Formats: sequence, C-alpha cells, structure tokens
Amino acid sequence: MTTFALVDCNSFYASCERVFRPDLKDRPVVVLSNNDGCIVARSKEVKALGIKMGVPIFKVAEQLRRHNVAIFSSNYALYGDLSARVMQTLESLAPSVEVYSIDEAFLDLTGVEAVEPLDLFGQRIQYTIEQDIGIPVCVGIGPTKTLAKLANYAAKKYTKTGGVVDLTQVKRQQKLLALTPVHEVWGVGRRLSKKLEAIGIQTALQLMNANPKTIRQQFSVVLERTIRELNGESCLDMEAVAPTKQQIICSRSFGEKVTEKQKMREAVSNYVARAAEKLRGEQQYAKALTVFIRTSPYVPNSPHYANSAGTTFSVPIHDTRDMIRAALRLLDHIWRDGFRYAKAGVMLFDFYDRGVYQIDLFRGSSVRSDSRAYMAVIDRINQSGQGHVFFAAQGIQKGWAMKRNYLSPAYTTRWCDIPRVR
DNA sequence: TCTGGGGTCCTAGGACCC
DNA sequence: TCTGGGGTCCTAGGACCC
Repeated sequence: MTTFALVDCNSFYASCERVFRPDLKDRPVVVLSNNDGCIVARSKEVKALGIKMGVPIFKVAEQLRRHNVAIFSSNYALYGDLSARVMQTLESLAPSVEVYSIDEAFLDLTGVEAVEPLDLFGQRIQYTIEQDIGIPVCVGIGPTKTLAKLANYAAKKYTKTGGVVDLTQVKRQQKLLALTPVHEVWGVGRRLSKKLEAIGIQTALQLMNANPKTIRQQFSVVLERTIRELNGESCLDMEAVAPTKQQIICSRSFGEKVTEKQKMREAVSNYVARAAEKLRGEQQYAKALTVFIRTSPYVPNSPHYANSAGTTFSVPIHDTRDMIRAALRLLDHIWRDGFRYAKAGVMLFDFYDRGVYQIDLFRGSSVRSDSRAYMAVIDRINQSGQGHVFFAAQGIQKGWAMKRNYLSPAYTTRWCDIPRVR
C-alpha cells in the first residue's frame, strides 16, 4: 500500500509578500500577473470579498481600493527563492519529495504510518514550514496522488480540519467525494466536467463509481486513470528526479504596444537570450526554434494579426548569438507594418544532451568552438547578482518592457534589498 | 486606457513505407 | 477492370495543470 501527501502553500505569492512585511498580516493582499494585468494570487481576505482568480485588475480596481487591499506586481525572484527553501525543508522531513510546482510538492509517505500517525506527521510538516520559512501550508494525505490532491482541497476548504486531512480510510474518502463537485478532481477541467455533467456525473463520488472501461471509450485513457486513482488504485508514481524539459518558452506581453520593427527585434532578442539561458541551465542543446508575434485579441475593431515561424538548426545549439540571428531572420518573414503588437515569444524544442547528436559528415560542424566557454562566462556574470551583460540586439531603452508598478524588493536575492534589523 | 506565462499528455489524421 | 493490411512518424489541436 502506498501513501502520498500533497503539501500546498496557501495563497503562495501573497504569503511570500507577507513574509517580510508583518504589517500586512491581517490586510488583504493580491499579486498581479506579469505586466500587472490579472490577479494571480489572493490572500484569504480577498477570496472572501468574492474577487476571482484571473480577473483583470481594471475590473476590480475600485473594489480593491475600497477595501484597502495591498497590491503587488509578480516578484518571481522572491517566490522562486522562498519556494526552494520550502522544498528543502520538506526534503529534510520526508523520505521522498517530488516538486510538482512552485508551491506544491508530493511526498511519498509509504511506511510512515508504522512510526507516526499520519495526521500528526502532517501537522508537524505544517508547523515546521510555518516556523522556518513563514509560509502557511495545507497537507492532504491519501493512498493515491489524486486522493491526496482531494484531501488537500478539503484541508483548504474546511477550516475546522486545521489544514491537515488524512484520507487513507475508505469511509472518509466516500464521505468527502460525495460532497465534492466533479470539477474539483485533479485532471477534470471545465470542458470535461461539462461533458460529465451531461451524462449525469456531478460529484467526485459518481465519477469514482463510473465504469472505467466505458469512460475510456467515451473520453480517454487519462480519465480512466483518474477513476482508478479515486478508487485507491495508484496509477501515478512519484517522480523524484525532475524529467528533462521538452520545450522552453519565453514570451511576454508588452508594457506598451509595439509598432516599430526595431523595438520588436529588441524584444525578440531578449526572449531568445532568456530562453537560451534556461536551455543551458538544463544542460541541453536545441535543434528547433520558433518565433511568434501577435496583436491583442481583446481590442475590438482593430486589425488583428498573429503569425509564427520556425526553423531547425543543422546541429543542436545553445549559443545565444546563433539563436538571435536565426530568430531575427524568422521575424523578417512574419513582421507586417501597421499593426499594434501586444505580445511576442520564442520557443525552443527538440533537445539533445551535449555530444549526443550525430554530426553530418559532409556538411561538417558549423558549431562555434568558443561557444561553451563564452556562454558560461555570460551566465556566470548574469547569475552572480553583481552585473549584467547582454547582446546589443537586445537594446537598451526597453520601452516595451512589462509593467511592474507594484514591485516588492528582492528581499532574499539582492544584496541591497536585504532587510535590515535595527 | 487596462486582459499572464509556462508547461504536459493524448488523439486523430495524413504521409509514407513495405 | 479489379486495388490490402499493417506499421511508423509527424503535426495540429484539444484537454489539462499551476
């Protein structure tokens, strides 16, 4: 019998903003998406106001002001760092940890029950993370990942649980599943829940009792697996080591619409540089690159244009210079004058480890010999926190850069922003 | 005026091969 | 004139996740 726990940080980004701002303890907090567009995190006071996840801020600006809500731009340097600390602490507490997202991790608790009651173990995790990092978490425990997820949902929703739910007993599973709308099940999104409701499946319990074979025919093998997981049959294992990425995307909406090609060239060059840096961080080389640009789909009566273009390299590369050159050539193909561009992005895929790719005998290798050393120097400088180097193509003015009008300090990752104790 | 970014997996259909 | 069966690979699109 396996046992999983899902540890999920409460309102993670909002909680991060509170760690170094005790004055915000009881004040509602929201965090905005890149470009200060939508609300992507809400403290529980904000949820209680009925403000929904993902709404554009301009639609609720007045409401936020009225309730004295503290507003923050996304500060990924801060969230990423606090996330790493949470995960490290979990590693010290549990036999095996799978980092599932920036604010969630699965733990393998198989065998723990013999040593300590599971709910006590969950409470200990909760207490330790709160004490050591200052981030509140909920813990859900169950015999499969899907049930652990559901247990976590219950831990968050029902406050009298104290934020820890042990769902290892079948009786408790059935009780909770009967109360839970099918949409809350992990892997059942908006489309699927609509289709399921149409055939009379409205609760998680009804889905659990559906025939997996029939569901597989009518829907997919994925949903069949979900049913088995709801029934306590573990189909999804722990992945203790993160699998290597299959693609890397860097895209942004612009702070101001872009109408000049030169500005677009700079933006695209920046996204390439960032994507290439991530690629090297994965120790990978890419053989394919795609560039896309588009106008805003939200503005009515304004001419819309969206296009993308891709290329493959003769051998996998990781050199920012080669990628920028290729990307700008692709941009030449898809650029059209006269539009107000809202967003652009770069994608890399078809990855190889170093030295794995078979070089074409006749074409020879066009790879630069200084590539590895040169890129390593750039990455080291840019990650040192002491300086920043970039290519001329990336531009200097960056008028298109995203809006971040409510940014908090980089408390934990920049020397000059570290809080002082007087 | 103002609407995020970054991923994964599965399936269906077409091209192509023997 | 009659025109099979089985397989792979690739791509686009749809669904989901945080």
